[in-house]
Amino acid sequence: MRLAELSRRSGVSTATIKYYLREGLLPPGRRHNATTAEYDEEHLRRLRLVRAMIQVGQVPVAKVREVLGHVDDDSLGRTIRLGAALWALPQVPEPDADDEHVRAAHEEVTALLDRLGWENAKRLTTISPAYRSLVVAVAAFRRLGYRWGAEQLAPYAELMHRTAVLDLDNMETHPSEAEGIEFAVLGAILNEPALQALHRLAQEEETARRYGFE
Amino acid sequence: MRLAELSRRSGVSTATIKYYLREGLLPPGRRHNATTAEYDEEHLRRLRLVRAMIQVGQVPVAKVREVLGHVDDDSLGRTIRLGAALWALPQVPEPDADDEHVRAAHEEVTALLDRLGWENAKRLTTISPAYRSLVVAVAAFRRLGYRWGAEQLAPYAELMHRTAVLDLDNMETHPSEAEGIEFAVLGAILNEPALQALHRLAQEEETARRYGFE
DNA sequence: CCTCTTGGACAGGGGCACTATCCAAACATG
DNA sequence: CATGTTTGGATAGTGCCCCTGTCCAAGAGG
Repeated sequence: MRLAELSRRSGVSTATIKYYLREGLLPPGRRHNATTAEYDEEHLRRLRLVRAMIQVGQVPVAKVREVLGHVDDDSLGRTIRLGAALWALPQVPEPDADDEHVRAAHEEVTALLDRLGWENAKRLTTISPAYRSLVVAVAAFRRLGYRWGAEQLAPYAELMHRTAVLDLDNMETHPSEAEGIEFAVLGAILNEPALQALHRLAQEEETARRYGFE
Repeated sequence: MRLAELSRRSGVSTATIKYYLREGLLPPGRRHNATTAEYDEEHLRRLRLVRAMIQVGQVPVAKVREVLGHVDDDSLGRTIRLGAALWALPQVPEPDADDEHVRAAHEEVTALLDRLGWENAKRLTTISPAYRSLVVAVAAFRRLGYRWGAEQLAPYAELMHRTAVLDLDNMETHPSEAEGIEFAVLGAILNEPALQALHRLAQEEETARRYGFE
């Protein structure tokens, strides 16, 4: 299949596909000569994955490239590859360590991990982007004068842990390594918006149950 | 307090504060004369809220203005105000109704709502942005060839419903109307990143429990 | 009195995700 | 075989967003 057909079957304009090729999100096609290159089903699949990451997952192009690099890196084991791919993602701006709210948030979050017995996560506090994101969010709450710490977060964390168990159970139903990794990355990137949407829908449902539509 | 002090106490540059004033995210100060305006604690609070929305919540400036407009609209009741504020948020591009995957996703999601007995949410399917987001995410999964529908989503939805119950319980502990609304908006905007971070931390914890760090 | 600060206006910058244009080399078609 | 179309590649430009820098004259402060 040539560029035009790849464009037609994916619904992505040729200009955008060229842009992705340039940016290295898509491997180049098999070149025949100066003006012809051949693409296959794998390109189509990759293109759809890229689109899903960018449009549904709102992942910036540079991050997509990074994540795909890890997904494709055959030299790593499954767990590492997955971790590397996922850690390339979120990137909240580094919190200001001098800020008192940030310090307080650090304490709250480590207290939370202790309380939950998340021993493994505790070992990652210095490097995990997720930990950092959590600290930033808690600090923002505190800055606005709301108490929002271990006590309030613990029940949420409990529910999120069950969600994670579901995630991994689902992942284990995809035996092939490459597909498993891709599915896991998709899980992180597409399932999170889906979860968020479910959360908001549930809020709407519960609000209506409690207060009606008014 | 004048501009410089507002800047110092919030950590936001005067240039940026001027920008927010121009954009209507911050009400103007009480003018004394051509070169002096007075700001108060309410401005500081609002400024911190705006920053939290933009930096932690990644909400675009235009949306912040819209959301704040609803938060400040005294003519609406609490539930409506909250709904209006939250619905101003998400920004998933409208799915292509002609796409077969989108149609299938619609069916899956309504099947899910039936299965869960979310009668109120079902009445909102045509207008709720959350519903739309969910459809888009499910469609993206299907486009990539993964079965991801009512059956897989139901246990997640169950957990998200419990999360929503926590949210509303928390909100009810904030009796004042204005504060309650603000807290709810914050809940949607800051708590979602926090939840997402907890989710990822939980994934890391659970992955390590199952497979170790390797 | 003289310097500094203030609020307001407006231009500019940098990042991002495309998008439009141009080109010469191949196809494709009558 | 002539002629119009399509191809991949390169490059410049667009539109949006979130600021940031500079200038200004009126007023505050010591």
